[in-house]
Amino acid sequence: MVEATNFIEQIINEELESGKVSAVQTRFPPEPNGYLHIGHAKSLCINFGIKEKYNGKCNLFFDDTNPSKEKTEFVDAIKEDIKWLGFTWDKETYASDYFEKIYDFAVELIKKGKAFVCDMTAEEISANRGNFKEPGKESPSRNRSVEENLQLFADMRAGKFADGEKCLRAKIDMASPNINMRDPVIYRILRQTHHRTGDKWCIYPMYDYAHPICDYMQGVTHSICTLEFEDHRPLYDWVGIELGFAPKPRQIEFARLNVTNLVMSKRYLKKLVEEGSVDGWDDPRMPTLTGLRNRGIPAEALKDFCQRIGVVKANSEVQISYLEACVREYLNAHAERAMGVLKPLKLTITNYPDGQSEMVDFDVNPNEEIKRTRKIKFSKHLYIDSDDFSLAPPPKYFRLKKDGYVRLKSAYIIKCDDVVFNQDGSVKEVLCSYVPESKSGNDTSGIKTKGVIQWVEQDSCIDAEIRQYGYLLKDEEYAGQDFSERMNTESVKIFNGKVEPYVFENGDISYQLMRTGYFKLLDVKGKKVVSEIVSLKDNFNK
RNA sequence: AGGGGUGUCGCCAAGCGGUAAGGCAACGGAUUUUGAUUCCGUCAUUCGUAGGUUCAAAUCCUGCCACCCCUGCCA
Repeated sequence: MVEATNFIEQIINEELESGKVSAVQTRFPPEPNGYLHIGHAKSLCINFGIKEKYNGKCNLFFDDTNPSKEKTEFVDAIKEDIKWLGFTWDKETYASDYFEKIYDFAVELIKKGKAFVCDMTAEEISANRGNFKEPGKESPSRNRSVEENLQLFADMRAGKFADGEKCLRAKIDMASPNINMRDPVIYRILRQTHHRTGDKWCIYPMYDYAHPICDYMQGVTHSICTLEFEDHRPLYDWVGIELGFAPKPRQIEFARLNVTNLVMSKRYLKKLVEEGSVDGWDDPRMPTLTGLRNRGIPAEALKDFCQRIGVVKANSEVQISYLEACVREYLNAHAERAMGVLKPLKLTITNYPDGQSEMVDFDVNPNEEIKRTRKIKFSKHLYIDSDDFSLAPPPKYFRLKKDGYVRLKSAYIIKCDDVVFNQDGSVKEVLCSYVPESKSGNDTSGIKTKGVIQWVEQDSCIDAEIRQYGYLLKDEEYAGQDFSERMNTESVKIFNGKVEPYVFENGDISYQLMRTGYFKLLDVKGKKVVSEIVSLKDNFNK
């Protein structure tokens, strides 16, 4: 018996103990009508987490019962995202695999007198459903004979009726306080080409009816979904009971993930993509899995985050800083380090010989157990970041200032002797002298510096376009119309920086630009384009 | 208004009748060739609220309050 870490596992443990279930099976059930986002990551972790923990199974189940919204493009993207997260599903299944079976079960319900073909229009059904206060009215079609229902349902399938002209309804209870039980529609007529079954069908089952059947057919023991389906559970159970499912899958609901600052609504994300406010579903500003991946967030960090936030039924909103902390923690341990400057400032070491250069040792990642170092070129002509030099240093400024000493990371200690100005009075270049006996790892100078700054060598460094991506901000403007405009203008800052010519092992691996933040290499085409993912803790601006 | 849920530190979240875990954030302090990391310390006499049961309640009972979800031929 494994130890439960959340209430779902607790339920599973109890059922295992009582012998109610012997093997555990879950499923991840996206509708292929968009890309997966960080909220799905939570569901993925829960469902696949249970599979792994209980040595069970977890299918990837595409809930494709509404062909008007679904596309193959989305099923492919969804599969890619799940693979990226590192989960492997047992079977790839589709609701559409079971359309024939689902139809047969509907016939069975009709024969049991538990379903009927209704003549009312969608508007009429809605008008007769009643409301929270009043019960609904029964459809005039409700007491049709089994034979007539059977014939009519067959006619529906045969395409003898127009879209919406008839539908199949479960015969439950129009007076139920649970509106989902007021004779819900379980089949509608819809002439839409389905991404998998084409035009084979002109009737499609509704989610509430199809889902319990698909779960059962696949051998799912625990059907995990979000809180808004709690009210649907009686219907889920009704289908299982009327159809005699044994063992009947159990639906368990949990609270969906909310993250401060992240817009999670699928329809809104879709709108942003369609109107071109972002570059696509994989734009780094998007909270989609592919967007987060492009931002540079490692799959492992995302899974760690989902693990750490827990699984409960209470609605909550997790601060984005929690996600960032998980990312920082992972990257601090795994990311390769590189130096780079956002706003390059020329630095010349006046007492270093012209035309000479040397290689200095640089830690790939100071935190790894088996330390790797690499060589970095050092010469008379360098760039540092403008922010690492100050003409009017505030108190406790540790970095470079006139007549001050500072260490160039992994190289020498330097002293600023002079400053060259532009016409407009801005700093053009700083002139320094280095302390030859202060070489990193072999320092006999006896000079202690509080500040250590990064640098790049002028000849070898390459131009890098560095983009700092913001998040899709969720605030009062979220619902407004100015949103897309702001997306384009304020949510990404571009720096024409310079980075050392280090080629990372894998473009998918995020790395850290010293002090500036954790970045991900996006592209190498003469220029390195890196995107910011999370900034480093930055205490020196306080 | 009827039904279904949920309320434990700024944010997540353990706890399941025996006297409030942990993480994030924050704040001190030490180390540091990334002002990062690491380290060490501080951070709920109180569990939405009011009563009740009990030797003992965040945990059981009752009332109240707050928030979320439900009136698609969407999922």
